Amino acid sequence: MVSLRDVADAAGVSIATASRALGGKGRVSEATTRLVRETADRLGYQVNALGKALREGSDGVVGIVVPMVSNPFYAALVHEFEDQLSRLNLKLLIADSHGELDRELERLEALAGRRVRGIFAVPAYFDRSRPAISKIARQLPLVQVDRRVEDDSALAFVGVDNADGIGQALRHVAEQGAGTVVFVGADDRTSVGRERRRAFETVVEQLGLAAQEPIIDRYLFEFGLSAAERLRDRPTLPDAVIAGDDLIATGLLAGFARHGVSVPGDVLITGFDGTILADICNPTLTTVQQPMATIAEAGVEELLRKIDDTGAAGAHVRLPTTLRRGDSTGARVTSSASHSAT
Amino acid sequence: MVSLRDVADAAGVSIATASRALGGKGRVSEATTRLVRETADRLGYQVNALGKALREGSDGVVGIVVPMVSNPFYAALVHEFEDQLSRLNLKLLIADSHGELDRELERLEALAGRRVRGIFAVPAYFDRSRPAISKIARQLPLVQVDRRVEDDSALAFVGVDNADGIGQALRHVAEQGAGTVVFVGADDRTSVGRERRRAFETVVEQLGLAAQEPIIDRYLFEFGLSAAERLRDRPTLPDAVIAGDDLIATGLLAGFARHGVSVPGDVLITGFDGTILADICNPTLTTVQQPMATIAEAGVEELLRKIDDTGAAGAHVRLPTTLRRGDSTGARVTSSASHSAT
DNA sequence: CTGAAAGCGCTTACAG
DNA sequence: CTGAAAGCGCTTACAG
Repeated sequence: MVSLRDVADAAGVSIATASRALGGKGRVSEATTRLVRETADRLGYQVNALGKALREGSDGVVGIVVPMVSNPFYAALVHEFEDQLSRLNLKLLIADSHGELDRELERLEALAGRRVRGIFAVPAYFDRSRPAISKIARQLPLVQVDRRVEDDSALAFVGVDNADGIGQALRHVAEQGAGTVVFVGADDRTSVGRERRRAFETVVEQLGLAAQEPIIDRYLFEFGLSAAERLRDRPTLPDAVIAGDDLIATGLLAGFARHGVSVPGDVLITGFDGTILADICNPTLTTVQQPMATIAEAGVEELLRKIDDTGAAGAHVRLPTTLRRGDSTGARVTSSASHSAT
Repeated sequence: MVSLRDVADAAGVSIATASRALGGKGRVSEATTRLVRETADRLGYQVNALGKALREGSDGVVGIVVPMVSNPFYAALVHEFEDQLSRLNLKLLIADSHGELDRELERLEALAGRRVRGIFAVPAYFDRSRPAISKIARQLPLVQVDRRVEDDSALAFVGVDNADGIGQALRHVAEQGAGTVVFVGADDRTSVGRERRRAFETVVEQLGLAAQEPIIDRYLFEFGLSAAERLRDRPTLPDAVIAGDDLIATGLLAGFARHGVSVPGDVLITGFDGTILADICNPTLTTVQQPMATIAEAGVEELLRKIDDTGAAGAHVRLPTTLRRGDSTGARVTSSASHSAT
């Protein structure tokens, strides 16, 4: 490929002048500038970002490590981050940890090794990810997103107020007349799993609701599907189920549909995240909406702050969620006549 | 950060020996190797990928430009690519063109500028993306994925046999008893839009089906929603609607549900892609399944071939689709008694 | 305004 | 087996 050397030679100037003319920095006569730029265009020159980065210490790349891009929530989040960063002329290097510890460490090190300007990370584990996250954070600017690790007061974090989100969902179903509720969510391996689960217990108590034994596993559609079955097999169905995320909620919806349990006729369901899935399922899903764009905005802002001032303390940003109403918590009348004749 | 220089100094060897010891290349005594490695570990040395890349001409990064990561199909595809590439120790730099021409060019140039080893691109336009794609393909290995540009015999391409996929969907609904069908898909701006639309016309003729006026726009859930309305307003509903992708299909499903049109009771629906959405909607969606993992595999293989042999001709790989049956084309009996009493 | 030179961090012939 | 040196492509003090 054509290098700066080629352009300089073709234009008959030094490589230093060529660099300055192209970069628009330093004093260069208008004539030379024009000449160099024309030559560069003619030769199809494109600056080698690698050389530039080596010289400058870093290129305009930022990394993000998510547990699973194919989860619609992370897909949407990555999309928003890409969008925010592109405005700052920054590129996004994306890595997928598959929610696995060793893969996560490997990805983080790869990113650090290429001296990205900073890293956004959604930790795979609340406890076991801590060493890796801390180690990398010591090397370069890092902001935790959505999930965090334990004892992270020194680390930056941007996410939502999960406790309040679960509270919104619970208060909503209570208003809809639910008295007995159940939590179907993820385990304690992630901060988000913990926070939502604990919040459920706390708020249930506050509101004086009755809670059935929770069903706990991972954030997967398939889990929701099987959870619906287990719920159906119980002596009595709860009035409402609060799902840990939209994937589980839509799984529950699909599972109930297969077994002739009507939603919201027989049971109400709420999700969490506010992904496109909530519109696609039938009935549409009432869900706790995360402000994806705002999360990305705040995340980028935090990272920029860390980049500017390496010693900056790690701020913890908790954004508010909003309840997005769907039909899954509609009036408790049967919508599908075939299941329970009115 | 600690550099190779630091490690060499601390170990009391030359930088060349340190490099060889760490890289495992060239003859180095076992003792020195151990010494250097221990020193590197102790100092927390991590090779600077930038310096290495500059020296070697490229680092292990491959780029991918998709129209929209948040589309579940592309999210899944990106996930598969990341997976395939990670086995080869390659990283994935992801860029989002938003389906816009200038953004696409900008992203492609950014990727080329940082001398990625190669690029996977899903062109935004069939015709207008051609100059950009061709230009970049002249600079480095490029493989078109899912969509292609016109006159691309010199460019590599990996995607599915869209014509056959639409054929599978049409034959299926015909078997289910559909006589009148309609296509609700995307416009001709993308190759995929063209191929699926044309195939629909061809196969309808072959099978002797009657086709209503198609409804054409973009691959969006919202479009499916509004298309359902337009369909309902027609004097007669078709027996089946063949959607251009899962997003449109689930939009149609949601739209019909809102207006009390029963699927598959009143009309059958098929999607295209085989995303997670097909399981999430209710009824579940019959869709033309794309072999995502195989596409990624074949794509990587093509790119590797191009990397090895720059002059290699651009192979066009068309993978087969399979019909994934859901309830949206189930027996044409009414599933929901409230809509049309049996 | 312009050029020669140094140096970012690394790897790999080239000598020894 | 090991080291000195060149060079990947670039930018930026430093002179002039």
